[in-house]
Amino acid sequence: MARRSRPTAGPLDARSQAILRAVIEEYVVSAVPVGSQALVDRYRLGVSSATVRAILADLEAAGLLTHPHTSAGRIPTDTGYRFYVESLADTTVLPAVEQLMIRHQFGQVQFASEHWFRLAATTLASVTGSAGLATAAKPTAARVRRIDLVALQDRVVSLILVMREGTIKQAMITLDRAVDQDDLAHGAERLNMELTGSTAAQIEARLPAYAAAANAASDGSLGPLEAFDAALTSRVADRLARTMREFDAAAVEEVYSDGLLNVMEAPEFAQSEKLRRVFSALENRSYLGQLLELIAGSGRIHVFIGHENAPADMREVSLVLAPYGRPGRAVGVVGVLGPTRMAYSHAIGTVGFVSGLMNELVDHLYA
Amino acid sequence: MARRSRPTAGPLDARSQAILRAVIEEYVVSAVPVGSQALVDRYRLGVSSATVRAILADLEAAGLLTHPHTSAGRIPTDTGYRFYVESLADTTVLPAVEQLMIRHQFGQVQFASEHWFRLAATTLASVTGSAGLATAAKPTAARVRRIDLVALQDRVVSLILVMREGTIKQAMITLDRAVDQDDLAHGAERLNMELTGSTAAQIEARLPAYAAAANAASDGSLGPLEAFDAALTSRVADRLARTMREFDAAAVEEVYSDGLLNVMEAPEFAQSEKLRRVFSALENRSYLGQLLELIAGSGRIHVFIGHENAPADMREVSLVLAPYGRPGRAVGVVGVLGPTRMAYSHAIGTVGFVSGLMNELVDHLYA
DNA sequence: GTTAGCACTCTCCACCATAGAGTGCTAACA
DNA sequence: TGTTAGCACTCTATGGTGGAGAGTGCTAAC
Repeated sequence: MARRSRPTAGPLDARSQAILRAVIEEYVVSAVPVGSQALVDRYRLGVSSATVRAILADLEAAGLLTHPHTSAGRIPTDTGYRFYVESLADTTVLPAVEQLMIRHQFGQVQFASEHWFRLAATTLASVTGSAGLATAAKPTAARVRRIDLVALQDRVVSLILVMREGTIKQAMITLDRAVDQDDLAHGAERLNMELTGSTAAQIEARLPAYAAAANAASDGSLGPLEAFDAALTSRVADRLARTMREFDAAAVEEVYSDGLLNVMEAPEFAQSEKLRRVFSALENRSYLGQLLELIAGSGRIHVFIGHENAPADMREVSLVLAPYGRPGRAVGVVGVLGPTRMAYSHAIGTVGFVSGLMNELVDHLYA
Repeated sequence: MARRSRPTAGPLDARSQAILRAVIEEYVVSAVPVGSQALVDRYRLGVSSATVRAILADLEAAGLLTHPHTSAGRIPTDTGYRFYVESLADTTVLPAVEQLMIRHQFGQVQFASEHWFRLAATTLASVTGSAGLATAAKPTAARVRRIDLVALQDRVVSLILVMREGTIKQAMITLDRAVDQDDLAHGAERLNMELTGSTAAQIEARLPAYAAAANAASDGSLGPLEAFDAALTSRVADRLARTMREFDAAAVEEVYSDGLLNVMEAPEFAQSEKLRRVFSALENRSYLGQLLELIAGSGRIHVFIGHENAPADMREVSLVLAPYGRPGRAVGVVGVLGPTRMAYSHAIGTVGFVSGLMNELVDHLYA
């Protein structure tokens, strides 16, 4: 067997690559193990099925393909997909028709709502036929733009924090004493003057001063009104620092997803046990969060194929993820999740295009 | 057959009820059709399996039980469950131990965050072993508490609307001209003076006046600064009215859920086709929204069993839902979703208890 | 190096037989 | 008149068998 004697670790010759590619592309659409005869029938390979069989055996020896059982055709391994993504996948530019379609969908809501990321997830799901994922653009180190205090009840106050990038956070504060809205407005105004533009660290640096003022005031050296004002300010500043610190620490606020049913309908998940695993994978927000954090600053598209994912639930799915936004300012992530038998080329093209669109939106909005 | 001769439409005698109840409670825990022998073995019925068989046949004739096939035991029909819920279910008060457990969970986050409804969904899921559902308390007719305008970019403004009940909404406004934060603060202050406490309808009533002022100003009778201010005010008021109108119109802002995997693990959904249907049922937020709106004002617990649900996807699941909050002020809904083979008595008790807790929280916060 | 031919392996499906569960009916009983 | 033991019957679930079909790997010829 001459073919067998070729060093399996060596680079693949063009014909082997063509056949690997054919197997993958055939399997991606058919979801059925592909045999040598099917390949010669459907692709212009110029060789007989026997030759193809020999090459398939080599590709299997190289770990790029595998066999469900002796008398079945070949299916790609995760390594095979990886090789395909690295070396064989077609141009990753999305066809103009699809670009137009996506742009059209985005045009509908442009500036009408703050929910582009949801739209991005929906669009990715419908265009790729997998599950679409997206996170909101999250500031790297949030800065205060504006603080509001609203009395919900005598002693319960809602702190509303608008960050420079437009994100809003709300927190509850319970006080020792009743306050009215005027007191709150006054306190908020003072804090706005002093803290606008500050980061969590900068606010934290000022906390001791606020606390000291509150203590001094409570000594009775000031009137009761001033004392209460100082105490309120200290209390709010404290909560504010904590809220911003928490916000900064959270890698990803929330992962929006759409089209999970697309993935669940894939034939590889016909058995309910696998289906359940996929579902819990889709719900595995903490792992997704980790990945998103990992790639957020990278500026390029990342592909995670099957067992390349650490959690067991994720071993049968692949992820194509791309960051968007302005590194150092605000970044988010968009992507798709599907079976390892995924149309990688198209998915990469789509994710790339959508992340580009999201870049435009972020630039336009937070210029 | 003496038993056969009893009018099937008549009220059930005590023994028949006891047996129906035994069948349901047995089936709920075993998920396996229950036969006459199993009943006499496990319940003190004081009669032989032959007698039980005769009664089971009657209950089947009455439409309360059914048969998967000739040689299988009985399973309850949706009608049977309905009868059980109406007449047979045990006291719907939750055991003190479970009450304590739930209170403990709620104690952890009290007032620490605005996310009780998520906690409610999680708690319901873990206590009942079904999927937990919850919506945030939503004001019936929202009123403005405070308006803020924040410049995101030269001509893009973020409108932040805090409603009397603490809910926050954000909307984007694109202007014809650049504004700075001072202009915006000025405009916002004016609108706050005029519109605080207003409902959507009241703001809508004032829109023509704002528009007229803007038109008059653009005639040149005022300086360019005043003209721009009037135009800005009109524009913002318009957007404000629309945002509040949309908020009022939405029956339910969002349905939070947890523990979907609990439901998907139920043996009745072992076939992947059913599993997929259940999943899409869980995702069917529009139907859930409808139901929630339906029961929001009712003040009592509602149970929807299997085919009582209109959408086909929902025919194999049951819902136990309860409203919470203050009718006419702010209301939300909590509940569970599970297979029709659900421990109704326990589910009703749990949902009732959690809705009571949510009432306390709402009362305490929005007194 | 390529190919035709062929034996071989394994899945898939239909078919069958059997064991077991649970019913409905009948006849006897209190 | 209601209850019960006994029994025939039905249907499912399980496991084994056998053939059709798909696809491989190997061999020998080109």
